Amino acid sequence: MDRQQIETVRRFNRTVTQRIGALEDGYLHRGRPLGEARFLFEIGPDGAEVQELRGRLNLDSGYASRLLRSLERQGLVAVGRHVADGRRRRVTLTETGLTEFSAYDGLSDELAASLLSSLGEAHRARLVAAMADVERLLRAAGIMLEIEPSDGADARWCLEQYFAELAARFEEGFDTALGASSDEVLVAPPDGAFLVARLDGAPVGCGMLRRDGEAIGEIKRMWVSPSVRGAGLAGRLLARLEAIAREYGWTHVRLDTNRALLEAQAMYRKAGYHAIARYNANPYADFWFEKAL
Amino acid sequence: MDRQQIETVRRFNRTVTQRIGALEDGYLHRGRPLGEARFLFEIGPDGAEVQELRGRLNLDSGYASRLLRSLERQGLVAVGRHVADGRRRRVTLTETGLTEFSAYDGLSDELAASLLSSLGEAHRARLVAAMADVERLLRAAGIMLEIEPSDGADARWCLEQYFAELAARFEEGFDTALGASSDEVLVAPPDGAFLVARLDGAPVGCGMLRRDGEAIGEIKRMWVSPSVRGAGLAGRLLARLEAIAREYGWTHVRLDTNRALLEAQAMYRKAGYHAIARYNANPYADFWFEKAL
DNA sequence: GAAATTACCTGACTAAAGTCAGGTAATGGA
DNA sequence: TCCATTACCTGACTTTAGTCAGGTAATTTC
Repeated sequence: MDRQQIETVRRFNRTVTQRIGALEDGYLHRGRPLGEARFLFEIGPDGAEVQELRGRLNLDSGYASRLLRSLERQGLVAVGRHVADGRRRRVTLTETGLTEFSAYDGLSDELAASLLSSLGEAHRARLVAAMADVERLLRAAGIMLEIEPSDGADARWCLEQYFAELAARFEEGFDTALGASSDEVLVAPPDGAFLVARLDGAPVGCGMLRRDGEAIGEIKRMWVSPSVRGAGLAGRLLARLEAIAREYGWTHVRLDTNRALLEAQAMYRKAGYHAIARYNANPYADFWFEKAL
Repeated sequence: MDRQQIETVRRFNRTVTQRIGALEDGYLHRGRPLGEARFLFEIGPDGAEVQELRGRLNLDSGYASRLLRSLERQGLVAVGRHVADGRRRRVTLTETGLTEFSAYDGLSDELAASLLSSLGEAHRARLVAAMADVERLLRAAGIMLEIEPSDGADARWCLEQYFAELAARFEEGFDTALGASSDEVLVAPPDGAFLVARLDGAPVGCGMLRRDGEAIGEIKRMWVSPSVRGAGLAGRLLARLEAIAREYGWTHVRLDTNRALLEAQAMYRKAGYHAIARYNANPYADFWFEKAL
């Protein structure tokens, strides 16, 4: 990695933690210890499960319990049973707790506004745009790809999203029975692989490779969640699937796509794919691409 | 302020503190309490004065002293007298301390690299560029402008930088005796004002307004430190000086500039100034501008 | 040259953050 | 049905962070 890039990132880290940290110290306490304040804020107006909060804030179970007890004593939260599982507990904010939450919410707004306040309009817009970029790409950088069974819960969830999107975008609609033949449902090494992309544990994309001839692979089911689009995840999935095909010793990968998926076509071309003749009977395919590995 | 902008800033704060914070926790401890680690890192290979460290890390003097003692016990730092002032103390890293510092330095690099590692080259470059933007503009947003005596230490320091830069940039060089007539040395309300721009207490720019006729002000000595250029500070200084002139009830402001200062000319035009005829005898002036308030 | 100020130090605190071992009740798999 | 696991709780800690009141020696101010 470039030395200059690393310097920039380090300067960024330094400046940002300094500036934002200083402001947060000034603002977000409201006389309460930081731990309690964060816990309260994290519960949010919709409530949350203790387990979830512990995970999000990375707390020891004893510590979390104590924080909860303290907030309860202050009359800010109410703890109830989980509907389905009697061991788990659901925390919700009381009336008072909601008021406190709103106060924190307002302070967060003020904090954000104060960061921008001294800049002129043009520079403010630039800062906000750059922040949006950083945020999006930083999230993207946290996405991990992993090979998983294609019938796992998250894999199936991704496929559902994928098919729903096809149905919405194809002019002709999309019928799973026609477009997703059952012989593809289970792919596994060494005849293919199903990749799931996760951000903080939650699936945000997928892609699949399956053998389609002696030394040829087919790439299918490439899907990227709208929440992380525009940050290169599709490219990463594609590159990883190609790498896997290469490991298997395959010489080519090919894929088909629908005319409605314009960005996808552009991406395939950019990744070195070229158009070939129809090689399958997929009724939804309008274009066919291939790449030598 | 725009609701959307505030949302973006809040999302940015959240994502950044989460991602970077999580990584820093993982990395930057080396088994040591965070306070000690930060203190050690802040001392740096060149050493530092205790006072300075206390200021930078915002520590209570007792606390700082204790941290210092602890690092000393661990054989990481040596504390010596200040050359000129026997009350102050200078801290330097020992051999061992330097090794530790390098370890932290290396970890910081790794941390930065790990942020980028999973992105492709193009997106990585975009992230780094956006980070540089955020960093620059966030620093700029922390700059405060204040009216100060034009013979104060920081004001004089700024002017020195300003004159040195003129000398370097003017084709014909710059002679303070010719270019900076002594009658301008002291400006104060209600006949003018000297603005100093500070970032974290350190001066990074200046600008001056002085009466030059019944209801006319002249703007002079606009200087912005190279460390904060490109973030709109000059525009802010100019706008503030105009606002002051308006408060005084003046109707016009004017200024002169040298042909070598191209960005300055562009900025004046953008701020609504138009060229007028020569109005003074400044031997270094090539253009004269005016703006009605 | 005395008095005030400054830079740092020490001891005695407190509050907050975090850890650990051992509980109880609910749940789920063999 | 029993036994392991899970989700949470409690009590008894330790560590870290931070504050405060008073010191001492060097320096500055009047």
